[in-house]
Amino acid sequence: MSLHALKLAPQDCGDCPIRHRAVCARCDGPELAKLEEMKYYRSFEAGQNVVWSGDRMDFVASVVSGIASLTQTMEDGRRQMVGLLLPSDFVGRPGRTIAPYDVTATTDLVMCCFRRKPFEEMMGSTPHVAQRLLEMTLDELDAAREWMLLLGRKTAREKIASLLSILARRDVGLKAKAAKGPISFDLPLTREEMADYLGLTLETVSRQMNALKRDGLVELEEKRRIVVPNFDRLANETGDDSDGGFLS
Amino acid sequence: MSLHALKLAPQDCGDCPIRHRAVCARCDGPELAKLEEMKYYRSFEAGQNVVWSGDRMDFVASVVSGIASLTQTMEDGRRQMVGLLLPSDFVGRPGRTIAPYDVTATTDLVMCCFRRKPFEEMMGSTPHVAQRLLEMTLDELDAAREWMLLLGRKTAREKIASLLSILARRDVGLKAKAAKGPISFDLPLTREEMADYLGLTLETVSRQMNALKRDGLVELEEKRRIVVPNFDRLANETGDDSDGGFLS
DNA sequence: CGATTGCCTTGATCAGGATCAAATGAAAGG
DNA sequence: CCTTTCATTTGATCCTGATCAAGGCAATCG
Repeated sequence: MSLHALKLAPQDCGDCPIRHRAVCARCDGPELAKLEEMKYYRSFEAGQNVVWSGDRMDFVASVVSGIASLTQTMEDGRRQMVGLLLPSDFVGRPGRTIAPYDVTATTDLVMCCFRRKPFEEMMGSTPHVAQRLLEMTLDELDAAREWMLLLGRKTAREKIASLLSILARRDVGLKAKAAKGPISFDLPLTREEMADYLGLTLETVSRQMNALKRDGLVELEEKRRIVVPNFDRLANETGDDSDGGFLS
Repeated sequence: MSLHALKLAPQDCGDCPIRHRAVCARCDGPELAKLEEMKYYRSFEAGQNVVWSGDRMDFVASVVSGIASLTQTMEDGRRQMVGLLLPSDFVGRPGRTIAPYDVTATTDLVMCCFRRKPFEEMMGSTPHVAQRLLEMTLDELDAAREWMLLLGRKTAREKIASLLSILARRDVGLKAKAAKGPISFDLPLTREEMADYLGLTLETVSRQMNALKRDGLVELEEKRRIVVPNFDRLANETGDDSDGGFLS
């Protein structure tokens, strides 16, 4: 089961320019009008910080384009990524003013923001939004739990294979898991970010990437350009059940 | 920051016999009456399975007493606990019929159940419940992310210290972190369950428990009876920030 | 009462990743 | 063009926690 790919499926608004519609269960109606009025955009460039853990955070937002990551850091510098936000994902929680982790733009990033207070009020009066948000949060919780299995029990090789599967599946169009041809995509993460995602060191990530390459499971043309010739064969290395997960 | 303890705080109904009030933002009103009519209880004894991953699950429930655990298992038997449910915690998700992980009674357990369909309908008409559920889910997500940091980056010793801190803090009454005296409590988990929680083997758990004992951070009188003479000293071993976390 | 079972401890050894260190390569800038 | 910088690779070594294997200790049961 993928960590993030599935989240997009139910409400993905495709080319719709108003990606924040993802927060609304229906892409029209009066609540959308209210959201329209409230929204404003913020852009960040790759590497830039959005908020620090402990900062006051007076807005909630959804990702329009690019990738953001949530990370937790220990005093001595050990770091663990705890969330990877793709377009249409949501950050920030109603009812909490202090950010519990760092939010960073991993690639160039555009977010669609709403000030928290009015957003909360709107939520109170429009049950659709609260319900949609609940759904999204439950999906994220499931993803987090899958991730916990990865962190706690998988080998380095399985971790890498899992991450690559997730990214490959996402790039191929979500449910087209029947896609039999080769899949190619650009890695949006550095080796270090991959390491933070997987609970490894960057050296181990590098070594295992090359091991997968040696074994013919992926091709690495340009360090960040990945080709997966046979998705199922890669998926076999993840340690996950073969079926690929199920929902609803 | 504790993983589970904090979840109880905002809505803990104390001695209230109707613990499932935790799902309702207000412990009265018409929605409670509806919940009252719908509820039914189920009991399990320690070790008994509640649902298997992949099973159809036609109910949602909240824990009345005892402890339940959520675990994920790989084909080869590697297991990772991904949730520990304490009284007033909620299981099951509206809109999903298939259980994504095993639910097991860790101790004797009583759950207050609601059939899923009517519960969902009720949720649609009573925004309070949806909102309360959203809050609880967000708390659980935060807990899961803290847990990810533990699994991905902490040493065995830090992991054990973290778990014991969580349990100690819970038993002492949640926010009474100023409790300066010794704290004592019964471990609700076997060494193996602790290992599954922490992403370790039971041998390592055993060794590190005894290491903490040797270092005077905990006393082990009866294998399952823990005394923490100085909570702050234990908390220093967790690798977490000293302050103990913050909310809202 | 001895035998069984479940849970925990302890010891010896091994190995998967971490760590430390250096080299490579590519892109950006002066 | 040379230098700098950043991401990545590669190598050598170390160490934490896993693995394999006994043994201890209560509680339960025949």
